[in-house]
Amino acid sequence: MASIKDVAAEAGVSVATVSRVLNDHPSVSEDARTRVLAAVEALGYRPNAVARSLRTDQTRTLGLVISDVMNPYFTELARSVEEAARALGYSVIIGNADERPDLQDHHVRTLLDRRIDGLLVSPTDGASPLMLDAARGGTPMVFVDRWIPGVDVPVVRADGQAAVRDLVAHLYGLGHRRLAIIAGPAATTTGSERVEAFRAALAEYGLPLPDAHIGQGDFQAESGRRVTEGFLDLPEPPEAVFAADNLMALGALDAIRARGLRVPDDIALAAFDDIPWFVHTDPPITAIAQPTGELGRAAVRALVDRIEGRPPQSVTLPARLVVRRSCGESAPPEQPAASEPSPATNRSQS
Amino acid sequence: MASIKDVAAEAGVSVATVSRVLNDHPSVSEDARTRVLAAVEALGYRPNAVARSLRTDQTRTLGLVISDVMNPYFTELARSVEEAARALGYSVIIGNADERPDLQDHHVRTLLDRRIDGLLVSPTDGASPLMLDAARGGTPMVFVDRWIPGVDVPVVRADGQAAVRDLVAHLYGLGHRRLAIIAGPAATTTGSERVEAFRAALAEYGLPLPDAHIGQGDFQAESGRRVTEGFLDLPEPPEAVFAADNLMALGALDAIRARGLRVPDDIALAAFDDIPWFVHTDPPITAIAQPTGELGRAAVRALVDRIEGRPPQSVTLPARLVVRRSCGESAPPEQPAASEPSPATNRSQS
DNA sequence: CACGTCGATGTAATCGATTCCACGGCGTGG
DNA sequence: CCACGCCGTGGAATCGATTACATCGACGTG
Repeated sequence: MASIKDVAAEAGVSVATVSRVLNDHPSVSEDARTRVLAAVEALGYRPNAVARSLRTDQTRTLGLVISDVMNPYFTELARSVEEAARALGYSVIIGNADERPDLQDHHVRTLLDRRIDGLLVSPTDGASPLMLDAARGGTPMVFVDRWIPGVDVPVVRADGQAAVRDLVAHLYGLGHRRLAIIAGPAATTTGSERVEAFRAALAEYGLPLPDAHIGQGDFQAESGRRVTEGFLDLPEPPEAVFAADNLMALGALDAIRARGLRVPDDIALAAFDDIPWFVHTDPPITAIAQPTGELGRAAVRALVDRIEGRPPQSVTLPARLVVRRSCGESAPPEQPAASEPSPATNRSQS
Repeated sequence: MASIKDVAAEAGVSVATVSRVLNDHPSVSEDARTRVLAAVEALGYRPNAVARSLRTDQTRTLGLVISDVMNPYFTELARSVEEAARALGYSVIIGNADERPDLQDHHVRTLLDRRIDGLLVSPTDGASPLMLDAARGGTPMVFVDRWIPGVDVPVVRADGQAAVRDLVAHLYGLGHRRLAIIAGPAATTTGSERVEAFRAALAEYGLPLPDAHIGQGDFQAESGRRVTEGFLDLPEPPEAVFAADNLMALGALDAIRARGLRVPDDIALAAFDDIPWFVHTDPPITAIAQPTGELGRAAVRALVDRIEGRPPQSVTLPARLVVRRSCGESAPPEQPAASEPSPATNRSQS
């Protein structure tokens, strides 16, 4: 592959001049510029990003470590992150942690070794020593979706508190009183927050949340199935199940079907994270939708701000309830319910 | 960040010795080795992958350019590719082309600039000049899923011919005679192959495939909706619709529902590419499943073979029909139909 | 005892870019 | 007319590693 030296030789100038042309430095004669450009064209020359990075100490690359690529929520997040980064001239390298702390560490380490300019993380688990080092160690970093408490890193996330309250109101309105939740890992912020929001909302309605109605899942479909089976084995099974992510909702649906029960007639089901497929399940699933695209963009913005020396901002965007049919047929809606996804442009910053 | 020089100073040896320890070169004294290792530990030193790549001319990185990350089929492919690559000590950088040739070129160029060791591509469209250059230009390359005819690059893919024949037999057995297909872009191999396989299978049953029953889609949900609406507007709409990928099937389902029609009572639906969600749609969708994980692994194997100087092999794996309920209730099965996913271990190489 | 061999180590070249600095030529103002 | 400054340019240092080659001491052998 042609190097800058070959171009210099071909154009009859020094490598310094070639470099200047390539980085359009002002002081190059028009004549030299055209000769260099011609040589570049003739040789099909492309600058070696590796060499350039070594010299300039920047790779124009962002790392994104997410908990599970197969989860449509994260896929969409990854996509919007890449899009936003590309618009700013950055590439993105995605690391899939598969909800495994060891894999997460592997990817963080690999990305750091590659000297990425900044790191976007949705931590799978509590803080690993490596992650703490990275956070302190100068690598620009931003948490997205999930975060690690006590670490001084900006966070870009959605707040589901209000939406969870709306959901509980919705369930209550439909007559459901025994509500249960399939929680995510307590070590993740999203895992514990959603339970807390649910508990708080139930309290507002004077409803109990017995321990038997809190199932411990791990954000994967299989755990949703397992937990739901436990719920159904209860002497008095819950009337409604709220899954803390979309995959566990899927597992729950499996378990319910396997018993020959029907949603919502026999049991209601709702999920955190809305995804395109929820429209097509039987029945369509009521869910809490995060403004995923906006989250990705905000995260990139914050990270690039840090990288380029501007003060980064934590951002919290509201999630919202999308009512479908999995909790029961809403009686003739008294007020215009938020049935159709109106884009959530609302945004709060902290 | 600490460099090899710092380590050398700390350990009281030269950089050469440090490098030798790090790459466990035999001729290093036990004493030097322990001192270096201690220094590495003390400084938290990690070798700079950028510098290493520049010198060794290898990045231990594979590029993967896929047509659409949001398509669960490709997400799964990407995941299995990353897994297989990691097992062999390679990282993967994913580029999402979003079915746009310009974006595809952008990613190929970026990856090439980064001097990745090899490139896995599922080409969105016909051959761009850039792609041809890359294929000829020495960068090890393997096509996966889709390929570009006439380019001398190994191909790893699934053959759906037999499965499509099974599908047509299934539909025929259920009494469907007017069959239609939502095709993918003719410029992609998967787009045209699936239509041809379908046409051939219909011919075996003496069934026609009028032009009006071939809708032109683009592998995105929206096109599936549009094409299906066209089918339904026909004076004599088809009795069964076969979507050439999972997203278009989703769009088709939308369109059918929007007319107040029901699957499979009013119209049958089947799809190429099986995905977890198809179990949960209303009704569960009959689909042709590719051995995605195996494809990813085979692709990485082939690419790494090329990179490391072994002769790479093209691989073709069979797809298989997974019958669910979207084409109609199968009458009491005369012969044991392939209803339960038995892992396809069968593999043919060329 | 001298010499060849081998193992451990250091010096320095190298990868492909960027960039500081020096230099020559030319225009301009005093 | 001289000096100063600026512009365009090239030489060379530099980034952080790897590795060919040189060196040096110890040891074995004839």
